[in-house]
Amino acid sequence: MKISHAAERAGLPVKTVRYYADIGLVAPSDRSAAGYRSYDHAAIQRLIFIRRARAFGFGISECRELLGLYEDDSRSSADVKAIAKRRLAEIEEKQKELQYLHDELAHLITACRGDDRPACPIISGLAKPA
Amino acid sequence: MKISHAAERAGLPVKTVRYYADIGLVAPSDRSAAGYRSYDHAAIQRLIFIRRARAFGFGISECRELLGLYEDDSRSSADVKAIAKRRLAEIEEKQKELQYLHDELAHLITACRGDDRPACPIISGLAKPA
DNA sequence: ATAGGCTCTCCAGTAACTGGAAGGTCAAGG
DNA sequence: CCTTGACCTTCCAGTTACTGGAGAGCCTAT
Repeated sequence: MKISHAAERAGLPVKTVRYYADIGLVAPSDRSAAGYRSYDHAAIQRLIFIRRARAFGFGISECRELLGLYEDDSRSSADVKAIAKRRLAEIEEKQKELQYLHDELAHLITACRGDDRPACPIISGLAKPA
Repeated sequence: MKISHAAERAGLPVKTVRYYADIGLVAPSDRSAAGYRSYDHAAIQRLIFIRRARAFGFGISECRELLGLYEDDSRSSADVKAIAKRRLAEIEEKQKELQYLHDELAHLITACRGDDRPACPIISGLAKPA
């Protein structure tokens, strides 16, 4: 299967698939005589796996780690769980930050009359030292 | 005030202050004979403003826009409010995404026994096509 | 034969810095 | 006066995960 077909199956842009090949994340299963990348079923599975892991916010290096575990039939589920838990903790951290931001910004917006006068609590709120 | 002092006052790394000068976001108020950047009170206020705006997730170009409004004594608060509201909507969007991610990942983790056997719902969950 | 639609490689750019190298400046100490 | 060390300067490269484009090769159909 040529790259555009494989990319479509995996739900990824062609450029991205090529990029994954370049960085050695998912190598094509073969190359045609003309140098065209060729992807078999297993390679496409790997691409799908990566796409989903990326959607979960795993970075490329974490994907590499997970892909290794995915390919390794003798992996322990504990290894995977540890990585996933780390990620979950990061997500929760981000959620807290975002909540804080949301509340403070919403507060500023509420305090702002939004008319054509220059007085603006948002601006003065941002200018406060700490 | 020299750059390291100014950076400390503003709560930013020196490198970042220099970077902001390079991209024309916050210019130093002066240069010494030796070429050292010099920051006066107003310039430091601008740095603080930017730091806080960045912490709210405003991008550099939005910061530029806000800084323009900050400097403009005849701005309308409506302009600022519009930008802030846009940002708030983005934050809320991100919160939704993150919540979805969180739930799905948490679900996968709960389903995983986390022992030393290879069976792992996280891995198989990631390998699912769509 | 040529048109189109693929594919290839390589280069550059994105956002917002961060790190490092090579070198200039300045105040204090010996 | 010289040196040491802490600053400061510029410029270049790297980060993350791609994305866009140029220029060229390949393949199929009409």
